[in-house]
Amino acid sequence: MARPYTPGVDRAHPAAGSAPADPVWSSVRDRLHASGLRWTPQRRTILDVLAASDGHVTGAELVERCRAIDPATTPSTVYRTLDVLEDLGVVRHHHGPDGREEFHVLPEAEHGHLHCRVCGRSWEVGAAEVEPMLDALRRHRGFEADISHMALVGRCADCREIRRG
Amino acid sequence: MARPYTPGVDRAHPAAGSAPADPVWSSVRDRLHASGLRWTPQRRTILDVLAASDGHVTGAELVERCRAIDPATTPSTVYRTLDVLEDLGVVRHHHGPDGREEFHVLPEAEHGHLHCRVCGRSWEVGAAEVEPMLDALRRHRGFEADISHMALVGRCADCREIRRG
DNA sequence: TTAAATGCAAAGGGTTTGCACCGGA
DNA sequence: TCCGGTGCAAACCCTTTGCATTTAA
Repeated sequence: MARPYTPGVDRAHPAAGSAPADPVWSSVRDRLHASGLRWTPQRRTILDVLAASDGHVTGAELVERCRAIDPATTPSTVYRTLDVLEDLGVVRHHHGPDGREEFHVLPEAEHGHLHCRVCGRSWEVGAAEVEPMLDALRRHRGFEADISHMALVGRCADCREIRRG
Repeated sequence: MARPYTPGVDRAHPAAGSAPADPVWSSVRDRLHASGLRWTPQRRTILDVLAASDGHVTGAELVERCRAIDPATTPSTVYRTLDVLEDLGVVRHHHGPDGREEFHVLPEAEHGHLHCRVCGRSWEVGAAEVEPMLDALRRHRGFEADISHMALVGRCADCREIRRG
């Protein structure tokens, strides 16, 4: 049952946005300041890593990758910063198939996730693709689902193919 | 950020099925035997609790509730049994909004879950309600999503109303 | 009889917390 | 200067594992 799993995403539609020229964090710094909070080297490291991770990392991984840049990084700082960033609306998290928190910087477009139970790969799903369902939930129940937190587990095309073959 | 949360479900359509007359576990016992596995008092307790929990409990809660019946219950037995039951297809788990495993006995009809981020309540969503989306995912990507593992987080009708008011 | 299941106790992994010190603004 | 952040270390919680013992079949 212990299924090997590492986050990371095969972007559904490759060149969706491409990296912005200006540093990801410049606006974040401003937002922090606007809230009376501070811009620190540690926070910069964390944001750099988040941005470089194609936006998908578990908390533990984030700690590890930050350590690669700054060996002095500590978990508490990372997790506390993630809390702050989430409050600011800069990042979001959902729970991977193994239940661990998985973070991503808020993308241009909101998206959910598909996780293949068999091969462990994952994909993004655009809002458009799930909008009909979200709409139905909204209409029938008044429930406003949060796409960014959505993670569907199942079997991907390849793995379904293999079992079939 | 630490959000108070206790699983438990407001069934969407109240009297959907009503409890079966025969003990939930009689067929399970047979299935265990059929696989060369054993029917034990502990397993019976666990199944009774699962069935009495409206089918939704975290692992930790299950342990606790089993202890109420049999104080000698140990976590290892509970978790190991859950693994077995999941392999047998008797129970399923998904991850609640806080990432903990949440188990339910496989219902007559597969269903997913809605969790309100604000009030913490949750609801079941029938397959029908999400079928259009699943269908779209299947067609566009070949991805077969597992409804039983689906848990959408968002804001329920009541809580949206409050914020609005 | 004998493999499966249990109980115990300890480890494990990710995440959180308390507290003294540090350092952006 | 001063409050927000950091680092450390320990605590926490849920879950898993190893191993000797029990027990269903």
